[in-house]
Amino acid sequence: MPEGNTILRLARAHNRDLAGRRVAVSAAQKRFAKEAERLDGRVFERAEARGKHLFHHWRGGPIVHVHLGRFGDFYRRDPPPPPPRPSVRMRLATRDATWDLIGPPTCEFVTKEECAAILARLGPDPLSARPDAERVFERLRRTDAPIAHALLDQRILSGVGNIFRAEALFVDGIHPLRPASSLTPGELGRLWATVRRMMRRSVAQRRTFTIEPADRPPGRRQSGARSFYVYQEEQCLRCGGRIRSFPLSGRTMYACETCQPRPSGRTAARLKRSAGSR
DNA sequence: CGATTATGATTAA
DNA sequence: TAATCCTAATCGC
Repeated sequence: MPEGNTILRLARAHNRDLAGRRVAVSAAQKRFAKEAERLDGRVFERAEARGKHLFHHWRGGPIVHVHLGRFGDFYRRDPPPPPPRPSVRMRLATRDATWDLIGPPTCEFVTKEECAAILARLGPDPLSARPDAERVFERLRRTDAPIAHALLDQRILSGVGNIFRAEALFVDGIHPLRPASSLTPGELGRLWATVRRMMRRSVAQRRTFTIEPADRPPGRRQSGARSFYVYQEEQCLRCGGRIRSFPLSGRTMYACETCQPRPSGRTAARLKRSAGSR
C-alpha cells in the first residue's frame, strides 16, 4: 500500500537493518528462487528509493528492482522470525532483523543500464533533496488532462498516488477536474509545496497521515484519530459537507465540492487572464 | 465460500 | 479501453 513516502521510509529502514551486512536471502515462491540463491550470503550495499520504485544494490553487482504495486508490502520481523508464508517472494534476514516481501508485481534483477532507464522515465520526485519544480510546472502547463489525473502521471512527477492527489488538492482548494493547464502559477507553486510538505511529513510518521497540525482537533493525539481530509471520508473536516467520490483515471477520487469549487466559465476566464498577465 | 475492495502500472488491441 | 499481474482483509450469503 505504497506511495513515495512509504517507499522512502522502507529504503531508510532497509539501510538501517541491512546496509553493509551479509544477508541470508531466500524465497518461498519458485519465481524468485534462483535469484535468491544467487544473492544468498552476499553483502547488501544500499537501498535507493525513487518515486514508487525501490532498488537494492548488492556487493558484486546485482541490482534488485522492486515495485510494490497496490498490494505489495514489506514486513519486518523481529528474531526469531516466523516461518515464511507461502506468499513470501523474497526474505532478507540478518541476526537482528528479517524483511519479508509480499505480493509485488515487480521484483527482478536489473542491469545498471536498465536501472538508469527506469529512473530516466520518472519525473522529479517531490521527496528528493532538490527536485526540479520548474520541470514539473512546465509539464503541467501543457497538460489538458484533469489535474487529479496529471498528479498520478509518474512521468510528470514521481511518487504521488491516490491518497496524496486527493489530499493535496483538498488542502489547496483545487477542484480535481480542472485541466492541469488552467492552474495559475500561484496555484502550481502552492500545490507543489503542499505535496512536498505532506509527503515529507508522512515519511517521518509511521503511517500515512495527511491532516496538518492546524487542522487537528486540540488535545491529545490518539491512534484512532482520523487520518485524511477527504480520502475515503464521508464528511468534510472543514465545512461539514458531504465528500463526493467518483472514478477518475481508473481510481476513486474524493473531493469536497464546497471547499474545492469548480470554477464557473467566468471565474475560469478571470483566472486565465490573471495567469497570462503576470 | 465467493464477491469486493485496496495507497499501481504495463501491455495488447 | 481492456486484460493482466500481485495479496489480504472484509462483507454478505
